[in-house]
Amino acid sequence: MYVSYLLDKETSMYPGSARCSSNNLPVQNFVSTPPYSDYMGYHPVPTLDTHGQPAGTWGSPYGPQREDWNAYGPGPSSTVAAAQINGSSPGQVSYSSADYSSLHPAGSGGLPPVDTINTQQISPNSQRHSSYEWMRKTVQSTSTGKTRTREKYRVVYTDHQRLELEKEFHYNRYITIRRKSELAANLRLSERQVKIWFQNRRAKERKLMKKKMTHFDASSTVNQEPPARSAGYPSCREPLQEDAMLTLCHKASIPPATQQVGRH
DNA sequence: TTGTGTTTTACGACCTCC
DNA sequence: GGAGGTCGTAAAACACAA
Repeated sequence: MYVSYLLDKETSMYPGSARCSSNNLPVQNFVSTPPYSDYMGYHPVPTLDTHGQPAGTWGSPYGPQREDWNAYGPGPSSTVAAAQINGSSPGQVSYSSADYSSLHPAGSGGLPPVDTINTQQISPNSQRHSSYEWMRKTVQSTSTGKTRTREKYRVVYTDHQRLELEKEFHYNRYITIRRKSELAANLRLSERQVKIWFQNRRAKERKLMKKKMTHFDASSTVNQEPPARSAGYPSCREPLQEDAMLTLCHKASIPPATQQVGRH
């Protein structure tokens, strides 16, 4: 039910654009599409469901992941500038963010240059906008004087990233440190991004539940019981319903063999 | 096309726990 | 003190009606 939330939305959420193309492709195709296949052996699907296993990605070639956003510093970063020079889209910039480069320090791991990555990176927005003024200026917060640089504001996660995050969320609403690290590595996100995504996702869930309860209160009758928690969303540690996961994987064209076995 | 409402990332403030 | 939680919010991205 709720498990298929994202997927239910997807057809309406991503009409046209680059997003749909990935939806129609087997995940393997998606992930093996360059540059992913060249990214230090990044194979999201096979490695994503490593729950309950020793963390295969521990000590991975990703190296220590920087949790801060050091490259937020004022002024355009070299990656953004390169993206602009190369004419790549803002969505592509999302993967050349400070965070991405933090995972892949220049010259390490034999990675291709970021700017070449950008030109091929699958991105939700890769075909949408021709100019981004916000990329050219640092966003100034009016009241505090704090700044938000163009790199921080804001990437749009790909369908695949969101799907995998949703899958994890629907299994566990609170991610473990290990899983966070694995997901971050597999999805090319920072652990901070994964953490914040989960925070936002829980907030969203609470918001929806509140809305649901409000609606229930408005329409409640004498004999009606409030919607059971299980009727809405899985509890914090409640495993994802198997059929729901099957639906999710089916829609994402993930082979059953890669589906959930157990975790944590 | 444009105006508007909603959703999605990302942050800061503050709190709790270890 | 640091990590991670909620809460509130900013602003980009997006959907959609007019």
